[in-house]
Amino acid sequence: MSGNQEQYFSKTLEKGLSILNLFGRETPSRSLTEISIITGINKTSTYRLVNTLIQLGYLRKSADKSLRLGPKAFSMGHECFHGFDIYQGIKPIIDKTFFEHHISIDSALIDGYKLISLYRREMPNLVSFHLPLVMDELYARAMGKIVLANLESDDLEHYFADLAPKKLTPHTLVDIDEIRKDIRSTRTRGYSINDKEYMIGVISIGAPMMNLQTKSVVGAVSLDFPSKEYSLDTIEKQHISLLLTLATEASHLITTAGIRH
Amino acid sequence: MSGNQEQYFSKTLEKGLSILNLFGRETPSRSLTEISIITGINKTSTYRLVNTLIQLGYLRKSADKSLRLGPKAFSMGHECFHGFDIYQGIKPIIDKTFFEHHISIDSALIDGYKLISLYRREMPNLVSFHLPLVMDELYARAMGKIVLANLESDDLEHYFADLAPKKLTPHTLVDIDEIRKDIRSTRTRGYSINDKEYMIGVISIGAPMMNLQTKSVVGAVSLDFPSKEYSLDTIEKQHISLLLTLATEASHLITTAGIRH
DNA sequence: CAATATGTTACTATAATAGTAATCTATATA
DNA sequence: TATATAGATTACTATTATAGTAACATATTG
Repeated sequence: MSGNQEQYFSKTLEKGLSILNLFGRETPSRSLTEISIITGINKTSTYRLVNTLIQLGYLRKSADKSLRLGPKAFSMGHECFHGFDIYQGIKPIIDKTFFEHHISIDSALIDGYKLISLYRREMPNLVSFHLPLVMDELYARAMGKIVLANLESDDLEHYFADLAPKKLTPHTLVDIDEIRKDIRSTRTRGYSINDKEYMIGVISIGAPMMNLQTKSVVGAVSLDFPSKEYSLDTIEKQHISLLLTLATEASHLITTAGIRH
Repeated sequence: MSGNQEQYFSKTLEKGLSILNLFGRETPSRSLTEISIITGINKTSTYRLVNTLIQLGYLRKSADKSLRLGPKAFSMGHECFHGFDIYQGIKPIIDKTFFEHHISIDSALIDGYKLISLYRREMPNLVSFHLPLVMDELYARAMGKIVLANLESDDLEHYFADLAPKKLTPHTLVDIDEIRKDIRSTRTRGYSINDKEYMIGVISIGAPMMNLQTKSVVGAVSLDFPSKEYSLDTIEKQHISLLLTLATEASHLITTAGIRH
């Protein structure tokens, strides 16, 4: 087995983490068999790994044997979240812009074909605009669109392969060809526009967070406006340069940190 | 190896997770050797596990080879935090009390000899009272005191064994005997008092979150008051029953969920 | 240019895991 | 009440992954 690259990769750890990753807000509870089937790990090994996670406090078992996250997962989650230096780094950048311009700002990182909310500041005029922390529906969001527009064509095709768009508002694009067209114009435009496509009262513009060395997109920032007070026209005239400045700052942070997709 | 209990425990997974747990807000960056020494895992195995975590995106390596948390750790942290059902369960309980009584409320879970902030609501009058999310200094906090008061005597001794109290305010107890005495009276009293011992302008009272079946303490809740507006006397006369009600509700939640320490 | 510290790779004995299959346990069904 | 079914747990080994030693490589420092 000499020169084997896989010698320095632990499959067991990979499996254990993949099990832990099956738990989250949308699926707080799972059964052993379920885990075994989803991960493709055979039942005994699944049992061993789950049992380990239970003993360490990452999972816990109810009376009916269903599994849930344990306190240790909660505290580790805490630390992994707040110990992530990009989060700590983008906070002051967004705070500064927020206090200077009084605009709602959002930022997110790519994880697979989802966006993970990184840090956000909201103006009170954007009432009840509580976005999910893990975002699907990239096609209907400013941050999602600009990410899609900057993806490698292979990745983009893979995204479209099993896409089933939902009509979230009357303005949501659900026709695949229309979405493709929108992505193309987003790419040439350099920033994305979400005109009430995700939520009725909200217009957003988005720009990419790029790793400037690898030229790959790793996330996005967006500015969000209440459509009652702002027209898309005004926004494009007055706020694009601010958006792009913010995106550039964030990209520098990302690049220095060496985050890649 | 028949009948071996340890057959269904994965040491590799334990080690991998212990490495991931070395990263957090206080120590965002570590070296390979450092990790190997702290965990007691030999260098090659550490290398293998770290390499695995890097490939999976949980860690990343800077140009100078120092290691930091990666985007995958951030997103998993997100999910582990928000997918924790106790967090989701205590939110409405605390929110309700907060809106009805207009008092700052905090809750936390035990992790080792630290408290992990679970959920909190703050009144604007408690300005700049931004508590840490992971709390040491149990001896100087209302939630810490009531947890200590409910610990098994072995655990409590273990806590005192390497305790080096810091004088955080002029009122902080730093003499071990005084702290022991305070813990004893807290135990008989049934709730804890923190009279400007952690922060100058803040008085808090705390009650335990208990697993009512195992009779073990798993966390605490506290009510926090600005000392300018409230005297300890008033607080004890008017808010203790609210505190205890809240703690009971939280304890039921914990017990139903089967959280144990 | 040594000297030192740290990270990476090669090699193999040993210990851990994977996988099969049997057994147990709870719940539903006849 | 017995029986069927699904899911969880345990027993048992062949196989394979990991631990550990030690050599090698690559900065970093004086």
